[in-house]
Amino acid sequence: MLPKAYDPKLVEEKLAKLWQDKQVFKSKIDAAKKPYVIVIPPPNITGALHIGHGLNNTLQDVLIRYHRMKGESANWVPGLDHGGIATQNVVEKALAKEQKLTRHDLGREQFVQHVWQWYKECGNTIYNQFEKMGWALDQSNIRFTMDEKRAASVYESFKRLWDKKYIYRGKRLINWCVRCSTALSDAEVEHEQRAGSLWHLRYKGEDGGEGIVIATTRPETIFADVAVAVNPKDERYQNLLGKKVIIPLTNRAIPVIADEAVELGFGTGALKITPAHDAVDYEVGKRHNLEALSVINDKGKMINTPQKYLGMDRDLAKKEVVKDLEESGLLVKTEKYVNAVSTCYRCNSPIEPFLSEQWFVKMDNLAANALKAIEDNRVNFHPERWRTQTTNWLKNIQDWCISRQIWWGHRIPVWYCRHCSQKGLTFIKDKQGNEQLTKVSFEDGAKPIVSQTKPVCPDCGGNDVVQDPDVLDTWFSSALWPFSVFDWPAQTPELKYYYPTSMLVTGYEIIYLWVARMIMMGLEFMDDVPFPDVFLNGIVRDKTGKKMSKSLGNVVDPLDLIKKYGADALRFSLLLQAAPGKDIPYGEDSIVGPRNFCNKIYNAARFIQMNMEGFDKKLDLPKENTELCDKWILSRYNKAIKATAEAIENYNMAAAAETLYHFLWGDFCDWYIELAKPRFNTDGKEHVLAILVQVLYGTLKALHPMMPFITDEIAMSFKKFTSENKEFLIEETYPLTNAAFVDEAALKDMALLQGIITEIRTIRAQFNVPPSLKIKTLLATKDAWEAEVINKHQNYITAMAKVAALTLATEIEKPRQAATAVYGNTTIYIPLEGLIDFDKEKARLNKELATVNNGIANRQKMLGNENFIKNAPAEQIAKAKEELKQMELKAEQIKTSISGLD
RNA sequence: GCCCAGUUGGCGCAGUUGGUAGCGCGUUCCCUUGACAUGGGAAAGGUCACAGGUUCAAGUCCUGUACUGGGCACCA
Repeated sequence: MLPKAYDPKLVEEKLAKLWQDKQVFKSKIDAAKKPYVIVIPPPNITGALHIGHGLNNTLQDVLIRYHRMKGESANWVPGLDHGGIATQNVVEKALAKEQKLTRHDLGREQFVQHVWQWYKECGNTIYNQFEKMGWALDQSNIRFTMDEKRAASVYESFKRLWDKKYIYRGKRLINWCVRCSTALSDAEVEHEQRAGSLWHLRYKGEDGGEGIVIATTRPETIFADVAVAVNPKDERYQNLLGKKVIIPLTNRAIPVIADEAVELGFGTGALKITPAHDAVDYEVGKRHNLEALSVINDKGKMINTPQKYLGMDRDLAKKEVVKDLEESGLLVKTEKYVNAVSTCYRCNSPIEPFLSEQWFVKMDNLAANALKAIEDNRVNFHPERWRTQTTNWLKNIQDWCISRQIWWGHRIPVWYCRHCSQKGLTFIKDKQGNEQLTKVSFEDGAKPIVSQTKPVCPDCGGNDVVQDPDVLDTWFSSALWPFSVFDWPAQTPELKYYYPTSMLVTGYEIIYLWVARMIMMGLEFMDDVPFPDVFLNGIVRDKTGKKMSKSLGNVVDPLDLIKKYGADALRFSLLLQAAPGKDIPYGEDSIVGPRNFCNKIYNAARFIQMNMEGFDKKLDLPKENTELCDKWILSRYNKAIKATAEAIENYNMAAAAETLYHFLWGDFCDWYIELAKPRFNTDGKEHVLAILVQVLYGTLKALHPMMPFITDEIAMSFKKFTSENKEFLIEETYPLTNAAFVDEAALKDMALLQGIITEIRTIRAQFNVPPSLKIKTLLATKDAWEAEVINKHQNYITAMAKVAALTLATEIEKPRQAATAVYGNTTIYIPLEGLIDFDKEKARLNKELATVNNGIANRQKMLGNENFIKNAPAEQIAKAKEELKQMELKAEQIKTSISGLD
């Protein structure tokens, strides 16, 4: 005998292994089949996967398994991302904690080796999670953004962009993260409101006059000021234009200039211009041909300042400068102020606008092509609203800063001859005593040689060349992912067959970082969009709607949940909440219902098998069905399957999951199995078993993309009763719906019986009639159809409502001491001698009468409105008339019942 | 400042083309009936944020307001 409760642990472990061993997830090129391809958003190797990955990949898995069962050649391409800065940060942290070492202690080469080691461990953790989640990823064929073939893709794309002059090196004010010590692209910068101060500082006139008062949030940068700007229309300062003022705490004089960028109403109307440390100021500086002075270096330390502040951290310097300003009497006022701070998306520390030479990709042409593709509907977004978000971003795009001053990543494939580029190269000795190229300046004469491997200098023929120290933005390799996974630039059969992919499933938070760039690169290198559809999923938040984060301590670990509830339950809990485009508030209580659902399925299957002892032959679906509930369940089944498939194709996984949940639990278990029980003792046993088996099996198939483990496990034990010859459900065909099985009359008849049964149960509950007590019930109806249906299926009512004796007639005089209910045109009397409480019954009936009267008044009002008669569609009018008739009848019956109580 | 989304029973959410509302959890009551107490049966609970408008009819369409969340923007 099987255990009473379903235990997912053994089943899931067994199947996960079996699926991999038998390579059921392997995709084969098959010219006869339509390819269905999804490339996984490769998780960063920064640690174990979180619940957000759980959602994103489960959605993909549903689509992959569904399309595979639809007969397509489904290929879900697995892979991992090296995750540049994020990974380097994680590894550095671990290194510091475990060995008290910095990356500089190891040196570049050793550090990179160390990260490769980390990749092996972390990668295995992630692969293990892929398996535990039941994702149909072919583990034998995993890509990594840093492996050899992907490196070839990166080089090729760099080279082509370079040859087209799309890649260039330029000196710009870029986003610099002091903590990560690297440049970032605009897309990697986040903005948040932070409380700070606005300091009003007096810059005295060079002539000894009062000068001007400026307002700033960054007093530590005054030493880099090169001007004070005012709006040209500002009448207050006309007399100062062209004059010079002295920077406080120094004796350097700077001019007062006029520029439109200065807003009249803000602060004092005077703005200090610091081109090297502020983006607006940089533009103003360019317009006025001003020098850009730097006073903060790449480590966030002060440089080029008065002696006192040299080497200070920027935050300390701010405090010190404010203090000194106060003492000097030049601090006029300190205002509380909330300003927008740019922060690093990886470490959340404030971004420093920093003037430096970096590598960029020219974006105008790339973006224009992507924009056109999206506007031409060659790429579609689900939900649709992300389309305009993306096109707006593309329209306002800035060139992409692709160089990162970190060690982990694809090294920029550019080399310099130490001889010919001498002046542009800066070397320092690292801790190991090796000379390392740290800075490259094209302005100072460095000459690039683009090459994947160490080249010979084309100018002098020498081979004393060094590679650019920077690595590429991790998103650069990600942007190539939809074709690099098929080994582009090699023209592989896979590339031909699987590109463009069918669908991208990802979170909306990386549309700009990733999705838009894949579209650009796909168009550029493959001359086609990488995918026609983008399915954006929401963020999994905690139960109160907050973003999950380690520091808040509100993260839920998928592995914990799997251990406790099983992977199927975890998957289903996410899918049930995955309404299109919605964030998901997730707590442990989300998974309890799905876990119970697994148990319900398991027990339904167990029950059916208990009644199949002795059977070992195929039980095909009966062609002829005369029994109402058989016709009914087949109708419900076909409708449910159809609705599920439609929901999946509309990316509404919540609707798909809910449909099957209610069909299986409600229709199948609560009604059909219950009605089947008495039939096990009759000649109809084989017939009903066949329907039970076939409907259950079909539902398992439909459910398989969402809950792969339990469905496969149960299906295996039913296989011998079916004509299926495949070992696993994923290899079988998604259940076909057959409209011929949808019998509207059966649905209508069954609804009547269910309604009457529910009314009887309600009365039983109301008067606390114990289930063990079978009661007498009288039904009266003048409706010929109702009478016929009831008469024919009295056994449904007696079984489901625990009725002992059922009397049916066109008219029945209300028995004494009976409770009454009305369903349709049928009046239900239940004699409850000694059990009935007249006041309670009267109150109940009055309440019901009120509801019906309300409905009557409503319909009368509608039908009395001549505009309604004139404008409403005929079917609506007929519906209202019919409802009115029914309700009036019902009201009469209830009134009769009430008067009978007196 | 601009743009987008949301505001539906205690909580979390659905609601397709307009025909007066559903689900899960929770709550209350009854039930260990021979698949399942991770269960069965039943009940209570909502003027669909607010104000206008269109319409015979609005949770559903339009306008405005408020609040919440998100994105974008050079406000020092």
